[in-house]
Amino acid sequence: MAFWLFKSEPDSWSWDNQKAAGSKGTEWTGVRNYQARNNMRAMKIGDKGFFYHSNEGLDVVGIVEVCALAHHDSSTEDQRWECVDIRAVKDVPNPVTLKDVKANPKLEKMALVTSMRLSVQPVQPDEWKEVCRMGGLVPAPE
DNA sequence: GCCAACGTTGGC
DNA sequence: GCCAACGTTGGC
Repeated sequence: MAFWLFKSEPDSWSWDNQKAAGSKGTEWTGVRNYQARNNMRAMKIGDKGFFYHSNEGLDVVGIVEVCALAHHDSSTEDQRWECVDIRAVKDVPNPVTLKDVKANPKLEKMALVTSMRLSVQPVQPDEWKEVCRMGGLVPAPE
């Protein structure tokens, strides 16, 4: 079981959109970055992730689960790009802001801080627990 | 809206 | 294979 973080601009795809997509989930299309793609290739069914709002909100607002392994991204003809499917699992009761993350010494190595522009990131188990704790999710979902 | 960071492209 | 130009991301 691994943990991840998915960034999305709420203007184009928000947490509400993700929840509305239901338990079938949706393709996480549009990633055009090799590192992010490779992270998706490494995902397994049942892996959990944070849903993060970038540009607006700047906070972790939800928990998602990988429900399909990496496959070709249907939003492009380019065979290089792949994506997984994810579905909403639950809300984070108290959204954890980027500011909160930056202010927490335990999270200073988090990719959200160190690799600001990476849109699909790995999350370490201890970071997962800490962000869940801050968000009011105790115990942390696994 | 600005701009820094950084990934990608393309000429050489 | 280098590196300048360019485009995009994303915090502020």
